[in-house]
Parts: sequence; structure tokens; C-alpha cells
Amino acid sequence: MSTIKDVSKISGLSLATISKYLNGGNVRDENRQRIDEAVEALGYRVNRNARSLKTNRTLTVGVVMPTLSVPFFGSVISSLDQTLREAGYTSFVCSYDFDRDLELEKLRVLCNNNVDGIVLAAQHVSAKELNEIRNARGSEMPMVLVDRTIPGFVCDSIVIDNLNATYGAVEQLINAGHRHIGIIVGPLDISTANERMVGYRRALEDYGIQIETGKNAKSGQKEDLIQIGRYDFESGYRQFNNFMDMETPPTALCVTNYDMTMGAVTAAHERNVILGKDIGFVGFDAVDLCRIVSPPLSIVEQPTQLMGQKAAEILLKRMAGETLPHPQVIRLKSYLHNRIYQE
Amino acid sequence: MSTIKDVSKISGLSLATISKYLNGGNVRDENRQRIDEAVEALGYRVNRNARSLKTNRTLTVGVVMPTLSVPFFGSVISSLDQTLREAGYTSFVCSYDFDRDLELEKLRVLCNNNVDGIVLAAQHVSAKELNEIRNARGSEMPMVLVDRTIPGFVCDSIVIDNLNATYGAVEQLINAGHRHIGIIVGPLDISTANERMVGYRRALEDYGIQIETGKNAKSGQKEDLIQIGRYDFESGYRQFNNFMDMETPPTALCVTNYDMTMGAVTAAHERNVILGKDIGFVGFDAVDLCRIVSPPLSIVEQPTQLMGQKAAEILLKRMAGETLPHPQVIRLKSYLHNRIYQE
DNA sequence: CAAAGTGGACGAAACGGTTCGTTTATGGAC
DNA sequence: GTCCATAAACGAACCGTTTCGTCCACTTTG
Repeated sequence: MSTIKDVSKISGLSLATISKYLNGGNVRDENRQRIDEAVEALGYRVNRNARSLKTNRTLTVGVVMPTLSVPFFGSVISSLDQTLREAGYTSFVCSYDFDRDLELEKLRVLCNNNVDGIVLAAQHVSAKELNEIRNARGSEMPMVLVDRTIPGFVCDSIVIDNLNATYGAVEQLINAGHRHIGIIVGPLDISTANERMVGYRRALEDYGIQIETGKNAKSGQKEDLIQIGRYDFESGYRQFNNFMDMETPPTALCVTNYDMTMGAVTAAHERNVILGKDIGFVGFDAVDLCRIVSPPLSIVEQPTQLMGQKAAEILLKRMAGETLPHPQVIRLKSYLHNRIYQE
Repeated sequence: MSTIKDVSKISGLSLATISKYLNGGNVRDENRQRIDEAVEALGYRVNRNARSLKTNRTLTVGVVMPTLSVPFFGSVISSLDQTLREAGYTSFVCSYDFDRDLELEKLRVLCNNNVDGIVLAAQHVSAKELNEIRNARGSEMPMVLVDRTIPGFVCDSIVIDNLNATYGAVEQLINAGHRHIGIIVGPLDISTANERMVGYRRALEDYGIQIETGKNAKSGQKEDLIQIGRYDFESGYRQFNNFMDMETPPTALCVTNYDMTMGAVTAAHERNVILGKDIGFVGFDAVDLCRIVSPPLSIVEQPTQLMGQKAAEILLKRMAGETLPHPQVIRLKSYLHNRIYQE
């Protein structure tokens, strides 16, 4: 592999001059040509490790996500990457597959690999650990949280107005006449899950509806109209069935992420429950899905593109050294595709 | 940020000794303790750039995919990452979003960032360009193609037996009595699309069925029973409608990837065509989906996990310097979920 | 007890760039 | 032709590691 020294030898110019030119500096026309020729002849490419060692910059950002198998994150990543790329940065993506240890490991590895910034959809990691990671290098590593935040961790974040998202969804169900409404939320240690639950609660409160508890017809044990799943397909599937097995099942249901919506829709299908007709329904994220099933479903759509873009923009500012008043929290609005069932 | 020199100063040992210990070498018990203490006290972490500069290794592999928004690739990546991680490597994922320029750029950036190996699902890039990229550094960069191959590019590859996948799918439709069978394939410059088309052709041949051409009822122009889409939702949606608008529409349909299957299912739904009943149908990849719709769909499932794992295994061997007889091509079998419609 | 053998510690030279401070070349003004 | 201002080229130090060859201290052996 040829180095800048080879270029120097062939062109007859000093290292410093070559380096300067390669980094956008001015050289005489004649020399520019000689360098270009030498670079071409050798197939020279700068060694980014060497450069980074000296400059402490890599023009690289790390993106850490809980999974790469759902369109939601794929879409966020796509726009994130685009915005960063336009500014000259490359993004490297890792998934921690919902695993706690992996989440920490990926973050550490990224820091060690000297990325210039990190975008993180956090789940298990604690504020303490994050602070540690953020300050592992001398200076504070620029970091932006997306979608999910960590309580106590002060950091720029781009999130959805989850509270109002479920508030709106539940409100719609109430307006359609429902009074006995169930919700399937995610693990409450994930900020989005918690906020979505609060939105549900508040809507019922505001409309003076008590959150009732039902009783499981099979097991006989009391069960809440708030069911906690794990944000995966099986949770949606199982909890939907739980609801239907209650003594007095809810007349409407709100399901609060992509996979669980898929699971609930599947379960409904298998039980011959027609969503939107036999039972009121609002799902999350599965925008494609709601075109497929009949009648079409009401769905909360999150502005994934915007999320990625905003995250990138803030991160770019931080990496450029701008000192914004610290915790920049951007709360984006979701959009409720409201489809009312009619015979 | 503290360096190995600081550790040396505090512990009173030489750089060489510290480095040796940190890389698994033997030191006296007493010294091991002193180093551990110093490392702990300083919060020292090795600088991977410096290390890589010296060793020419990064323990890192680059993964380049056409998109991160479909479960198929997400699943491949997940198992890929796991296998690599167990061997001490970290994987960084990029998507080129189906874009030609981006595909090249991502590959180049990865090479420049000195990854130790590359896993690529290739689309637009040519054999010539790939060879150039692979040899841009002194030695040949270990590389494994997954899912898609490039004609003329000699390289280890993990692919699906696409030909037999569609062959089997079409065969099933024939056995169910269909003789007028359509197929929606992807862009023919993608190897999988081409192979899947050939499988379709061969099945018809083997059963002595001529590939007929229909005529579009609206436009009046002749149209083939082989429709070429772009592997996206809209293609599936549009081409399905094209088929239905033909003078004599096919009585059965094979749709050859995830997004197009989603599109076709959606279109069918909107036209009130019941797949499996009104028209024979085999889709691809959308395993979740086939549980949701009614009647359940026949679907070709690809062994994504195995694909990722095999790719990782071969890449690991290459990175370890093993010289296998060159083009290792592993062709995995897909699985046909065969669901026959009955009243 | 001397010689040989052994395991660990050490110095110093890389790896491939960037950059600071300095020297050299260019060219315009007088 | 001399002087000075400015622009470009240069040398050398440095970034944080690894590693090779050498050296030292301690055991073992005859």
C-alpha cells in the first residue's frame, strides 16, 4: 500500500506540501498537477487511521439501535445517514438486538473506535453508565438520543410526543362512543412505553372515565385494562387474546408499537374478530398494514424521516463545537390516521 | 485522554511491558497488579486508531446492504453480527438505499477506514469496480457476497437457491391445476431476480406449459406473464393490477420478494380478489403476513439466520488468512410454506 | 561455582499521516 | 537593482501504539 511518502518521492515535493494540498490547501498549479499524477499513478489513498491518530477526528458517527428488523428504525437511520453524509460524515450502524450487555458493548466499542459522535436509541443503559461512556475520552462525546430517552441523563434528544399520541388515539375511541378501552404498552422502563401509557391514562381522566379492571375468564384473576408487553409480535398476540378472554372485554383497544400491532392484528384475525367493526382499534407505525386489512385500521404514524434529520442536525452542531444551551429536547408530533368504520 | 505512557509513568514500567500485558502477554504477578491499578486509576483505554495504524488490523468488518428497512436484511445482519462478535469482531453496517453511487461510496469509505473484511449484498456495482475496491489496499480485502452476486466477480458468496425456490413455488401452482401462471420478478440486473425468473421458466418448460402472453385490456398492448418490478411495494401493487387488467388474467401468481408481496397483497385486497381462492398465489419472505391474511398464503421463506452465519464463518476464515480454494459459493435452500386453499 | 538457559523488561524505531514555525521563492513598488 | 510583502514549500516533531532485538536477573545443571 502506497503512502504519502511515496507520493512525495515521485512528485519531488515535501510531505507537508502534499498533505496540505490533500486537505484543500493551496499549491502552485504546476505542483498540483505533479501531485495529482503521482496519486493517480500510485493509486494512493489516505490512511484514515493515521489521519485520525493525529487529528483526533474520524468524520464518522456511530448509530446504535435496538434492532434493524423493523421499518421504524430503518427509516430513521436512512434519513439520519443522508443528512450526515451531506455534511461529510459517514455513519456506522450497530444493533444491540434488545440485549442489555450488547447495548453497553456497542457503545463502548464505538467510543474506542473514535467516532466523532453517537446517535442512540437507548433502552437498558443507565444514566450513570451513559455519563461514563460519554466522558470516557477527555472531552465530552457528542451524543443525541432518538426515540427513547433515559431518565436522569441530560442529553439532546429527538423524541415523539408520545403522550399526546396515545391521548389522541384514545380520545378518538372515546368520541366513537367507547368507554371500556384497553391498551397494550411496552416495557415501562422504555420511556416511550411509559409516556404512551400516561397519555392513555390522562385521556380517560379528562373524559371522566374510570380505568376499570376486568377479570380473566379462564384464570379468574383480576386484570388491568393496561397490559404490558415487550414490544414484540408475541406480546401483541398474547395480550390481545388476554383481553378477549376477560369477563367483560374492552370494546376498543390501542396497541402501541409496530410489532405488537402486527401481533394483535394476527390474533384478531385468528379469532375472527374484525378490528374496527367488532372492536375499536388504533395501532402504531404499521402504515403499510392498514392498507392491507379490511376495514382499514386507524394507525398512529411517527415522523421517522424528520426524526433522523433533526437528530443529525443537532449532532452536527455539537460536533462542530457549537455550545447550545444544553439539553436540546425536540418533541415531534405524530400523525393519527383516523379511519372510522362505516358499514 | 490518558495514554499508555501515563500508565507507564504511574506504574513505573516500560511501554513495551504494558503493551505486552494489554495484549495478553506474560508479566510478573507484581507488575500485573501495578498495571491493573494504573489502568483503573486513569480510566485508560487503548486507542484503536493508534493500534490499527501499527498492526494494520481493526477487528472490524463492514456490512453493506441495499436497505435497512426490510426484515430480510435485518435478520441476516443480526446473525452475521452475532457470529462475528463471538470471534472478537465488531460489525459496522451501512445501507446504500438502493443507490448506485452510494453503494460505491460506502464500499470505498469502509476500505479506507481499514475494516478487516466486507460483507456485501451487491446490486449496481460492476465486477471491475469490485475488483478495484478489493485490491485498493496492498493485499486482497476479504469479502463475502450475500444474497446477491455479481456476474464475473469471483468471490465467496452465500446465496439462496433461487432457481429452485421459484421452481418449487410454480410447481406447486401447477400441481394445483393452474396452467396460466404469472410472475412478478425484480430488476433483472439483480442476480436473485434473474434466477427466480429462470426457475419459473424452467418449471413451466418441464411441465410442458408454454409461457403465454396476454393482452392488456386497457392499453391493448401485448404483455408478458413475466412482469418486471423494482422489488418495492409499488411494483407489487402496480404489476398485480396489470395482471388483473389483462384480457385473460393469470389464474395464479408468484411474487418474488417481501415488498412486492406486500404490494400485491394490498392490491388484491383493494380489488376484492381473495388470494389462494380467487387466484393461486405464492409470495416471498413475508412470513408474518401469511398468518394475518385469510386464507393463509403460501410463502417462500429464506433461511436468513443461516445466511448470516455462513457468511460470517467464511469471512472469518478469510480474515484469518486461510486459503480456501477460491470461489466458495454456498447455496442455501429456501423453504416453501405450502398452504392449500380449501373451502 | 561457572556456564548455560530462560522468562521478563526495556529502548527505540517504526506505522502514516498533520502541523507549527521557519525558510525560500515570487513579484510588485520604488 | 534593492527592498519588502506575501505566498508557497519545507523539516521536524508528534499522535499512541506495537514489536524487534537486546539486556538483565534468576534458575538450573553438571
